[in-house]
Amino acid sequence: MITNAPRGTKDILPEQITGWNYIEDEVRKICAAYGYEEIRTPIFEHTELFQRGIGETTDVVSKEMYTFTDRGNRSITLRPENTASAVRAYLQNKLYAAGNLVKLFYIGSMFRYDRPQAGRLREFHQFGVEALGEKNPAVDAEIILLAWNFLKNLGLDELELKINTVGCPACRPVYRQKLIHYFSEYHDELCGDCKSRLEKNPLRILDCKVDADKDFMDDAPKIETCLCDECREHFARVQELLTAAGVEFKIDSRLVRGLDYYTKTAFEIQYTPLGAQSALAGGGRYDGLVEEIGGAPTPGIGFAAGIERILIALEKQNLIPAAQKNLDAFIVTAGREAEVCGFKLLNNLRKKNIAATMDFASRSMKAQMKQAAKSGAKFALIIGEDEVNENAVTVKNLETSAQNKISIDEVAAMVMRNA
RNA sequence: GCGGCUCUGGUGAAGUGGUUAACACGUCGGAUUGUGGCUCCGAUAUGCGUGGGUUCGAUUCCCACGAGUCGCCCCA
Repeated sequence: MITNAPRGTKDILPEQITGWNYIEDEVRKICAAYGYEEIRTPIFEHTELFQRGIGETTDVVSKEMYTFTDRGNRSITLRPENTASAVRAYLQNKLYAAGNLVKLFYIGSMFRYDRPQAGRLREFHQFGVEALGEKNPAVDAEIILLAWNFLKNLGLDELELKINTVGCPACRPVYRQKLIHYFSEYHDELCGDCKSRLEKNPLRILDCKVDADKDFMDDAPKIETCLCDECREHFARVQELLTAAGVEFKIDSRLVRGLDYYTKTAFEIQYTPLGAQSALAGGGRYDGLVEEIGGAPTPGIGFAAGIERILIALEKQNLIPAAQKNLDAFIVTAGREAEVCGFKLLNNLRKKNIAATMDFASRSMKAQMKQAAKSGAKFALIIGEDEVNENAVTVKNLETSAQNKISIDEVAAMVMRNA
């Protein structure tokens, strides 16, 4: 059926666009305040970028990418997220040359072949932020604060900030081994998914919902016990700074990110009323990613937020500003000559940036007046036979119903005075 | 990718194994011919997600597929 858009995609209709513009405006506002600059990267990249950056074994890469071979026999993938692209652009354009810390933000479509659900689409939109080139935990705190305040500024309640640390290449493997060792003892009690996660990514067992309530979960080794000094201090500092900024957070030792590039700080902001797809924003530090993609070792941190999900949350709380109709004038004509006259007037008004429109179906005057009323225009500018002969226009104020006839040359000035 | 539920016009929906598929909103037109928001009148689904099957006959029963939704998974 060609009248249906592909599964998992959605049109953004005129009546919905105010919400989108509202969010995008807020994004640009807060990013300006925090000193992040906008970047736009291609919608598609070499497949390898994501395989290397996100990790081959992740669900995103192994089963959710839109990958195809182009006519030049290249393997191309529609971006499933924007961090890898941003890092690629950072390297390719040598943005690091400008200074130590490069701060970027983006807004755009991402693509993931998932089963569609409320708050989960195949083409969806994210706003995200990346800070490249600084390992200081203050940047972690800044990024988390940006995400948090962004959502708070929108007026959202029931937000929950969760943070965790996932260690670094020095300490995570130790923790990993510990987990494998621990969970192996309970192998038979693990759910099917977790059995396979045991070898591949044992950290993910921690946030498994199926096994969440089983007894052995409570005694699973905590990452704190394995953290190296650097990671421990880093995490402590992030907490200190967040507390200083007056933001409440929960440490969730089961919070694990699904993308391989994360190190140290991981965080997520949830909006619980959303149900299964409750994560509004999530991100963390990725100190190994730049190197993985082929640059010099460079620390980085960022997050992404799902715009559709934010919109759902805003709708729930009735926080989307109402659309504004700002039509100044609706031209009503009677007769062929008047229509020409009206069209000419229409054009002149628009040249002066007056929002004006008229009926193009040559309908009855009554029908045109009805339309004028519905359009929300301030004035109906009526042109009939008499007006044509007198070079005049009858101006009717649609709110007060007052009307008077004035010269056609004075109409623009009159409308502008009252707009 | 797995499981549950749902699928009637522009919208909200009622309904039945068989002659015109209620009702409401919306839209369009009209109520003596140059004027709106109220009221009144009229029109508005050749069609009941798609494709098969059962049946003399299906929108109503069955199957498959599709889409939506909820949960799982994943994540934003």
